[in-house]
Amino acid sequence: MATWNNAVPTRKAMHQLKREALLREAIAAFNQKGFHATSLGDIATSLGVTKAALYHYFPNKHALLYEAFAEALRVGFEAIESAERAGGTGLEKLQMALREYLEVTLSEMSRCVIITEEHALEPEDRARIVEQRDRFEAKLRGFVREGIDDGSVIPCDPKLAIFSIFGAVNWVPKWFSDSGAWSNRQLAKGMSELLCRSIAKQPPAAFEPDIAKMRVD
Amino acid sequence: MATWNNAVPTRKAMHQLKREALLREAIAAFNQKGFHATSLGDIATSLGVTKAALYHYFPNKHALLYEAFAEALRVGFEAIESAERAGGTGLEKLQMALREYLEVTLSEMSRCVIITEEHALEPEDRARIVEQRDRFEAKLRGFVREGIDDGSVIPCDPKLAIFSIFGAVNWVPKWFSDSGAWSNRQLAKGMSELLCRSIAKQPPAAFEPDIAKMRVD
Amino acid sequence: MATWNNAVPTRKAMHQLKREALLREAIAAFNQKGFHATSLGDIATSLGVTKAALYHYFPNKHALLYEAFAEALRVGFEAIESAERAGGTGLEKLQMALREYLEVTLSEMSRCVIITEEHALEPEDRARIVEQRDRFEAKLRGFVREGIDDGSVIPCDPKLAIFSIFGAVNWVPKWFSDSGAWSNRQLAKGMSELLCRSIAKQPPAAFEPDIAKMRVD
Amino acid sequence: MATWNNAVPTRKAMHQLKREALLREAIAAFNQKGFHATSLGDIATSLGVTKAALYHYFPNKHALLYEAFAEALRVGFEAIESAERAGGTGLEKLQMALREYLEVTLSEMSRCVIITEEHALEPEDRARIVEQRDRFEAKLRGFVREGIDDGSVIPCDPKLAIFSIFGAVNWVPKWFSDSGAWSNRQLAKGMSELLCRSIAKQPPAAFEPDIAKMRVD
DNA sequence: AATGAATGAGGGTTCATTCAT
DNA sequence: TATGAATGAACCCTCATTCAT
Repeated sequence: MATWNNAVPTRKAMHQLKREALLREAIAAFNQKGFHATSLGDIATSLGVTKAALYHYFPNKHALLYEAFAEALRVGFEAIESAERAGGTGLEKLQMALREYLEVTLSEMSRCVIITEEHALEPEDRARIVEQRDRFEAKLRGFVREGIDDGSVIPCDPKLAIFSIFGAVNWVPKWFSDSGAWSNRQLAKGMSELLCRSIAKQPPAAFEPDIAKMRVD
Repeated sequence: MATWNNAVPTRKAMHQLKREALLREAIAAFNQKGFHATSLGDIATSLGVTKAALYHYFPNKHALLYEAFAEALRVGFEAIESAERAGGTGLEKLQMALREYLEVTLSEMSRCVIITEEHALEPEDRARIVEQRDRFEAKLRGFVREGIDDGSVIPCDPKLAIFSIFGAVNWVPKWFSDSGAWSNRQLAKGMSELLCRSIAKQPPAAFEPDIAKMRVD
Repeated sequence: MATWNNAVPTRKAMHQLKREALLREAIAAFNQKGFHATSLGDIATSLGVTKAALYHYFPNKHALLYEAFAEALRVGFEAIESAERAGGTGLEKLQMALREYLEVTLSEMSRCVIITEEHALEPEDRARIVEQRDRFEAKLRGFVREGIDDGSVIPCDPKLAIFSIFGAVNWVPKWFSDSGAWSNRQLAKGMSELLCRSIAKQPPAAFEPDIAKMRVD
Repeated sequence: MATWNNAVPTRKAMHQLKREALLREAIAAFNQKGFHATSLGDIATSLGVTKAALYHYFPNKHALLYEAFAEALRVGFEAIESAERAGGTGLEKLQMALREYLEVTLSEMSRCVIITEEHALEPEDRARIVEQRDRFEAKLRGFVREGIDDGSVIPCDPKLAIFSIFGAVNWVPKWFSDSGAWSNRQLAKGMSELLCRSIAKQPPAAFEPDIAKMRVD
């Protein structure tokens, strides 16, 4: 079954690689310019191919957006599971989930963030995504509520808290850059700490050295 | 010079009124769907006129976006001046500025938060807006720095703090609704408190009754 | 209400005129080359305007096809009513209906024939058209059945008879030309006679002078 | 030279078989949806192969259409020769030719009637096909003229007669189905009788039992 | 012989913008 | 002031065709 001693990637592998490169490129563009302002022509040119070539990997432009959302949510749910496995107070879980979500999301793969622009999805896709995203948000609100109960979080409206956090997180791709002063890991750590502090019952007296001295480009 | 006993608005006044209605409608649409996804036809239809009619009030679509940004920044600078006039610690100034910005910005007359989508601006407009926005952000970071110096804010990177806050603030129009459980005043108060708590040296032990009991629809 | 002494057509009238010209052009092209082989660009060029201009008169290409069908069927039903009003044997009614249908359909308005290519219709439009066309065919078969009963038509399968006639009729636009040797009236008369003769119990011993001497270009 | 005891078809034979299957599939699709509405992808999928595979058997899409026409005309000329060999009055020859043409053409092996859509042919192919088709029609008109002379056909314009008949014949694939109530033989017989009756000097007083009782699905 | 990849041309449609009325 | 008509550019998508494997 192995040809060329497996030195050459199979066609299937090639296909997968290209598909991923395309998706990354698309996500980056969507994040930067928005879905409607991004033309397939732009993406294709960036990849050095023709518009038509893209259709080998995705049935249409909306499918790219859908995959982007799906990917982000997949990461989100994994982050939540990690946090649940790790245990701790509600606040600790929340912080850990945020941290992992940000870290993966901003990793070199650049799988980015966008939970923005769901209005651009096709009705069916949208229904699926919204359903998942609602579940995702509900989980996070659950952590907040847990925290209120176990005393790690001050009384507040979980919805407001999560909306605020979501806004901050979704805003990251607008300013974060791989080449900036921070790595994705540093940012994920610092930011999750910062965000959680807003609702922590006993907020740390100071940030860890890392974040206290951080400088965004 | 006065005709009809001034019972009828002058042509100039009428023009101004329509212009404002148009701008509000545009801002609402941009906030909801984004600049590129909003067509002039959509806006015109909402206003009960024709696309062509809009050109009596704005030279082109980008001008609408420009005005929206300019308006938001105008409100922003006013909020900062208010805060400076009021005085207090760095943290107090920051909180007050955020509060006023949110309150005005979400008032029925001019729901406009968007500092998003600057990429959609024409190069010249963009330069002007970016310059202002940078000054705006710098002012806010200044408050943070002041706070660190006067002990009201814990040591942290002002850039990171302001980016987080900005994200949360810009996200508001995605979920805030006039008809929701909160008024714009309530939200402005609650959210500014919440956001500032993330960097406060001595965060309040509890939120004021208002926000502790708030429920977002 | 009348301006310029009604010497200039109103905008509405202009609109209607252009719309009709467009529809005629489209029908002609569809008849000649088929729906899919006809591009809106072709039609627009023929009319001396841009593709985009067409969208002032029809929402999309399929709408043109739909209108063409609808128009043809409208003519068909009118022809049937005429025939029913005129009365006579089943055969006479059939012949009269065919004659009128052909005559109007090939008139200078060139509203042509196409009952072909219904597969190109959008599902909804198609359902509506097929329903009507079925009723139309049923009416014609009804005439055949009447004829069999009243002795004007020899026993035969009405479906087969009508299918044959339909084929002959729908074929006409492929070869008929305004500039040919026959007028639309002559053709309508001759052809309806010829077609009905195939199922007439007592077919005329000879065609009227007209058709006996007809010469197609 | 014979391997496997000739139990396996030679490569050449395989090629030929596939080529024929492809042509049949193409003709069926063209008949159903028209040339332009049929994509090579459709055909390939029906055959369970890829678009690219088709190019092993035909140089391009137009060649498929050309072959379809050529095939139909070949059948047509054979039908005419049969009729001429059989002899009889002009009417009898015409009827026989039509009958054979329909019968072969609708047999399962090569359902192909299309003399429609010649506009879709490449200029050169078209010239060849049109030339042949004109000769074919001329032959049929010749039978009509013979019939007028020998008294089997009433005086009429042969062109009109043949056009009518052609239309009816070309329409058949739109409604005929293998699974319907009639076999291709029955239909060929019934329809040729029906069509010829329209110009017969002494039309049969009744159709043969077959056609009188025929019921199209 | 057959495939997947890629292309270039073209088609339908949208939209910001201009203009005569 | 407001409208309908018209345009040209851009965009998404399809498809016949070619090519390396």
